[in-house]
Amino acid sequence: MDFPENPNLNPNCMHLADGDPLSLDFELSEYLMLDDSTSQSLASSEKTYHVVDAGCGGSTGATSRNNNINGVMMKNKMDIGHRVAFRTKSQLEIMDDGFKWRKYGKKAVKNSPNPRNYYKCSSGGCNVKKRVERDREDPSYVITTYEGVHNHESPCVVYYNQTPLMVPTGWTLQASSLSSSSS
DNA sequence: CGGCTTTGACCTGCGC
DNA sequence: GCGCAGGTCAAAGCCG
Repeated sequence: MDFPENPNLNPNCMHLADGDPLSLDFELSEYLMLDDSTSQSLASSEKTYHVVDAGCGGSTGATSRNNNINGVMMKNKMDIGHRVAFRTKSQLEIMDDGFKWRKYGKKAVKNSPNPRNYYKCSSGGCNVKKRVERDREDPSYVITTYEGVHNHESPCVVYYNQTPLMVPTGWTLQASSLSSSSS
């Protein structure tokens, strides 16, 4: 992969503490939630989305425990057994949600000039998958589809008010106010 | 040396 | 039944 070298553009380094992911040239534009029928539509490139207002909180079956994608906290809405997709405006295809993913496939899809990438959660025993592809209508958007639910906590969630300087690449910061409410 | 990415081949499901 | 498209596997190569 040949992504820009600029660490500020690396979602791995995204800091929620900044309070504005948009400043990092990343825009969580829409949460797209798919039930069986719509996910099937997505899979067949007939993109019919259930667009969920980001303000209402989307969800990720993949991250239902922490609901933290690129530092954006979300509330539970869907969980086990559902597929969740969302579209983000980003130069980068890698949507680091705090979990560690291993790429296992890449496939050119019909009706799209952009290949689709397939990832699995690299944690042992976790069968969550995600697909990443660029929007064929607007290549500046990335469509990420999660499938399944993590059976483990995110290895990359830290509390920046506790460890403000110990944030290795690949760790996603979580607001302390939100994390404290979970205890 | 271990882990990850790449990439071609193979498998499976679906539509015609 | 056949062909196509999507999804997965696995070997090879690369990088830290």
